[in-house]
Amino acid sequence: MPTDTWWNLSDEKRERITHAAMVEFGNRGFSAGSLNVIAREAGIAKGSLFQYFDDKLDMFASICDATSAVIREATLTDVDAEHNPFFDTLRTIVHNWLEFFESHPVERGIAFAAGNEVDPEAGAAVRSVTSQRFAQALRPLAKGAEARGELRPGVDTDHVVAMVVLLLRHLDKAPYYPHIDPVLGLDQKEPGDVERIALELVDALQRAYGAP
Amino acid sequence: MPTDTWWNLSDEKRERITHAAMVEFGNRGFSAGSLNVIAREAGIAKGSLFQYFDDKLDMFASICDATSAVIREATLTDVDAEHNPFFDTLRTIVHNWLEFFESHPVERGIAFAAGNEVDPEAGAAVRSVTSQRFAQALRPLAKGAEARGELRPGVDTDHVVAMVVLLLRHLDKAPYYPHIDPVLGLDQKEPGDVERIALELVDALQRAYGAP
Amino acid sequence: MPTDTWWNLSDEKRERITHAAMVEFGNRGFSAGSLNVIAREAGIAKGSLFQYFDDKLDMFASICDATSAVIREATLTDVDAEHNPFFDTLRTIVHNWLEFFESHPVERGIAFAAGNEVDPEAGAAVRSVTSQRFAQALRPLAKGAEARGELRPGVDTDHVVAMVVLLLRHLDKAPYYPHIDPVLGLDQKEPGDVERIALELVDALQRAYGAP
Amino acid sequence: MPTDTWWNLSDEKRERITHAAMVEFGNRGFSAGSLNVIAREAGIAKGSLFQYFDDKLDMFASICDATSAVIREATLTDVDAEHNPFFDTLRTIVHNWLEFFESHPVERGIAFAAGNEVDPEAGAAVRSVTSQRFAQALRPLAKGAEARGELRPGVDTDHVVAMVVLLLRHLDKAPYYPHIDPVLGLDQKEPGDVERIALELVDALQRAYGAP
DNA sequence: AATGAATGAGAGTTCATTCAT
DNA sequence: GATGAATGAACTCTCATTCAT
Repeated sequence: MPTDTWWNLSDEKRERITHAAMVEFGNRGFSAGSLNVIAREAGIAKGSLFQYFDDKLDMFASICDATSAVIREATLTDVDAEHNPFFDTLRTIVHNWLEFFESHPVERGIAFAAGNEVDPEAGAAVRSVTSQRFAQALRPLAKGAEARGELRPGVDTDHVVAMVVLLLRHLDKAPYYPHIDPVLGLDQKEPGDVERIALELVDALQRAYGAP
Repeated sequence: MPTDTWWNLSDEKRERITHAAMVEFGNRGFSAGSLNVIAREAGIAKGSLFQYFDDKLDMFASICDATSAVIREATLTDVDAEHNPFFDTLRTIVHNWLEFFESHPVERGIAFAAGNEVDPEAGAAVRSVTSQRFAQALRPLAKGAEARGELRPGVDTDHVVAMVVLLLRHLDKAPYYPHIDPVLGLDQKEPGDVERIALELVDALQRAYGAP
Repeated sequence: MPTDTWWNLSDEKRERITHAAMVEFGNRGFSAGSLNVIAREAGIAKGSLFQYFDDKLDMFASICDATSAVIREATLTDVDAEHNPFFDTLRTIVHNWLEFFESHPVERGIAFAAGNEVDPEAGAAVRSVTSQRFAQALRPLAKGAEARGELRPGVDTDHVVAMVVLLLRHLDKAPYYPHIDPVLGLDQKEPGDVERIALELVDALQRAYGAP
Repeated sequence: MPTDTWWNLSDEKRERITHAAMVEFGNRGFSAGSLNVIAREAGIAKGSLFQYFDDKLDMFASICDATSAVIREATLTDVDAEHNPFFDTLRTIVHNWLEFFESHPVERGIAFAAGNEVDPEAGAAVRSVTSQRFAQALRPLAKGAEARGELRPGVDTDHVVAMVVLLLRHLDKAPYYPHIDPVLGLDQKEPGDVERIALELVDALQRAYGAP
């Protein structure tokens, strides 16, 4: 966890550091990401980083945590889930999700780095926070759908949520990194085509889990 | 590509080195994996590694390539796709897949490392080979299903394949690495439960894409 | 260029490192010179060298640059070129030159290493600075001689300077390294004899380029 | 010295190896030159090199020795020194010299590598042979000139030879490697201009040492 | 609170040389 | 005589972290 000193920094400085860290970790991942580079790009002394964070992993985890909060805020709130059918809400979320990552390359990098970190300790530390966050936001939506009879009887809502998370995770990576998706080739498609395909996948989810 | 020297090695030595590399890369990924460790564990001189591979990436890519070939062989062949309904074949594949990774922890690590490498060059190099391999094996199956009228009319077979790949990729990671799947919690389930859940997900795919 | 850190070091430390580097590069040249040795001899950690210089070449170039400045200062200034005939000034310079290198074995090594580096990049980087320095110092002297009518009419002053540079370069190597000069055998002569011969060569230059 | 095995090789093979070595040493010098590269380029096994030469230095020295013999043959013979005035012979030699190095880039590289090697052992070993060779070829010419009364009385013929060697050594480097000659800028001149300048320098030598 | 110099372990890679085949 | 696999030391360079100022 960041130190008190971190939170006492001016907003400008904190954001400068955060941005430098996001870019570096986003480009090179946790293991290969360099604190030297982050300090240089942020224009602060290398030693200062250790005034703000316990160590490199603490820094990475904090950055990922904050970023995933931003992502959830931008994509999963304001969907008015209570007054819309579940699968329509899902379409809105997918739309938001694609739009957000299309216009936020830095966050895109962090999402990639956090989701793909191989180092066991770092990967677990990061994912324990970020993945939970999306699951927790989506679960009530599925529960609501079930309560409103929008789901096929007997379906486990967790399955629905799991598939949605799987789909979203795919959609923030596949269009931007080569060879992630060798079948649909999302990395060579225009944003509009990506969205069309994504919505068709939601259609499929609806056929699979929606009430007949 | 490995050198001639590599292929001239005795089988025993080549497998010793391969195993050491798979363990190290599987545990720590490409970027953090150490050639020092590999050489030490394999019981050879560090310099010898460079008699076999051009560089670290060449080594990693070769290992991943060979491993993915093994995986495909073990899971996607002998499914007798022509004489069985597509979604039944799919169930067989999922079964094979889970069984293979349950009993092959080393290959499991490499699959994880290959799929999750963050370094752009390394990630692309590895995935361009491994991902294609599974996609190419699955595509004809979906085409056959379409030809036999087992798919819902109008469905794009590529979508089916993409979802299957997504599902398989999930199933070789989620049961073994924490926090990959925060919804279903596959990492805390017995193999039998994992298979049951996985097969239910195939059911869902069938509802989504199978002929009504 | 050296970093700020380099210039912030204490004089003692900076000179300790500089000396170690001069000795090592002087003895073994740039390519074969070892940063390990330099760090060890200077009594600092290997990694610290990279706090001071971008890389090995930067270190070598900086050392050579500084050394050539010292050499020029010690040999080409205070010759009162304006109040003395050009070829007398030349004799003074040759005298200074021989005296300097006779009493500065470390600088002698660097001059040798800088002038003889074979690596294209390193050689060019170093010589582009050091050679220019002496040429620029000598050119005005020749121009002055021409203006005062001390040169043979029609002589290109650049030719004079070129021959002087050639001669000086020879005089800082030939007496100290075997087989450089197989004709005059300067490496087996006493300093006094070397100077006598060198001054005779200046006499020859005067016959060649001086006013009749 | 090369082994008997070396001389028993077929001419074709021996020349293939020699050429590969000349290119490599010429491009990267002795220290940085790689036997790996030489063996690969020559198309022979790395270990075979040690059947032909004691070690790397022996190989380098042998190559340089042979090359300097070729150079002498091409430039210093057939000048008919006995029937021509000395300084005219010198002009012929300079012409041959420039022509040879202009048309023999590989030999040019070796001449550079041999003349500039910094490693004390290697440099001495190489230069002890090559430099002597030119000096010995030139000395009788100067002696003849002296005997014929073409030299200024009292001139030490060794001085003349030394200056000629100095000049020739300059002329095989300066036009091809940057920053060797910062005054005349020979590396940016056309061959014709280089020759013109070189002959003017011979004129100067004649004024300096020729009979009045 | 901020600095930035210092560290030493470790990284990947290259190398000349040896020697059993 | 030729091979080419094996070696281990050496290379330059990067790194996260510490700590005195």
